[in-house]
Amino acid sequence: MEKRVNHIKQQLSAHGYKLTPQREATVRVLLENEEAHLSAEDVYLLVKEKAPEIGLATVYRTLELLSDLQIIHKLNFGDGVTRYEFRAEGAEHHHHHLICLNCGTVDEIMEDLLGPIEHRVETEFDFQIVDHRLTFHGVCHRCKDQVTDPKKLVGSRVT
Amino acid sequence: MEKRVNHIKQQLSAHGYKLTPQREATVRVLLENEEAHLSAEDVYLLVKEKAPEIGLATVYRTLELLSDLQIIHKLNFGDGVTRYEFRAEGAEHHHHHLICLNCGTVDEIMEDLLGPIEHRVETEFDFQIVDHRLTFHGVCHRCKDQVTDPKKLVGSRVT
DNA sequence: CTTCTTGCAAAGGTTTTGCAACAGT
DNA sequence: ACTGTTGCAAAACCTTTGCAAGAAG
Repeated sequence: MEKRVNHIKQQLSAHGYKLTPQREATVRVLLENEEAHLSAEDVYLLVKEKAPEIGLATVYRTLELLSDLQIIHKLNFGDGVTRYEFRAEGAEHHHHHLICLNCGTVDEIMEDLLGPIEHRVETEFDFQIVDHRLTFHGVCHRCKDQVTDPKKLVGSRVT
Repeated sequence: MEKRVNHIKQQLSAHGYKLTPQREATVRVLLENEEAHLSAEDVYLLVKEKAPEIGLATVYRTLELLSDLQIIHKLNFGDGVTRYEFRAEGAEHHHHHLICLNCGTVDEIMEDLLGPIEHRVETEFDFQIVDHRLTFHGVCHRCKDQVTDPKKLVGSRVT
C-alpha cells in the first residue's frame, strides 16, 4: 500500500506534479476501494471522512490528473456518472467487466480474452489497436435463479 | 426505406404508440444517417430542417422510446453525449466499434467476433450473457501514417 | 371525452471553470 | 516572488420533467 502510494508519487513528480495531502487522500481512497468502481462523488464522500476540508472540484481535478497520467481509468457503465479504477500495472490492456442487469453488480474478468481477436482486427481492418473496452451485460450467478427472462431486463441502456 | 419506416410504425403500434409526424421525422433522420452515430442534439438539428417546430425534448422522448422498444441502441463513446444507432434486425448482438484516437472517426465491425469468448465467459464465470459492448481504441488506416506514437494519444478517455 | 403527445421552460444532475487565497520552493 | 494547487461558487452541459395546450380516435 505505502509502496503503491509512493510509486504514484513518483509518477506525479516525473511529470512535475506534487502529491499534495488532498491528492494523497484521494489516491488512498481509490486504493482502499479498488474493486468498487467509485464515482467522483463516491470518492469525494470517502475522502471527506479523512480530510473534511477537501472540495469536490479538487477530487475531480485529481481524478482527471490521474487519468491523464494513465494511473487510473475512466469507466462508463451507462448510469450517468463516470467511474474510476486503477490501471493494472504493466498490463497491456485493461480487463473486462460483467454487468448484471438485475442487481447492477459489476464483476471483473482479469484475463485479457481478446488477444486472438485483436490480431484479426489489426490485419483485417488495418486498425492499430491501442486499447479496448469489453463489457458483457447479462445475469450474474447470484441472480440467475430469480430471473426468468433476461431479455426483459435489457430496456434502455447506454454504452 | 419506406419499408423500414413502416416496420417501425408497426413496432410502435404493437406497443400502443403512434408514429406521429415528429416521431417519423426523427426516425427518418436516423435512417438517413445510419452510420453517423448521431447525438440527440445532432438528430434535433437535422429534424429541425424538415420540421422546424419540433422541440428538443420531443427528440429525447422519441429516442428514449425507440431505445425502450429496442429499435435503436444507446452508445457512449466517452465524449459526454449519448449517441444512437439502429439495432441490427434479428442480430443476436450488436456489432463492434473502432474508434480512432487521432481523428475521432468511429468505424464498425459488422461481424460478431465474440462467439467463442462468450461461451467461455458463460461457463467459466457462470454469467448469462444478454448483450455485450466491444470497442477498440487505436489508429485507423487513414491516420496511421501521421501518427508516430499511438500510446501518446490515449490521454484521458472514458469507457 | 379521454388518452397520448408535444413544446416550452424550468429543473436536475454531473462535471468544469474563474478566481482569489494558499503552499512550497 | 513564482508556480502549482485548493475551495468555493458559479457556470456549463446534457438530459429529464411539469404543465398547459394540442391532436386523434
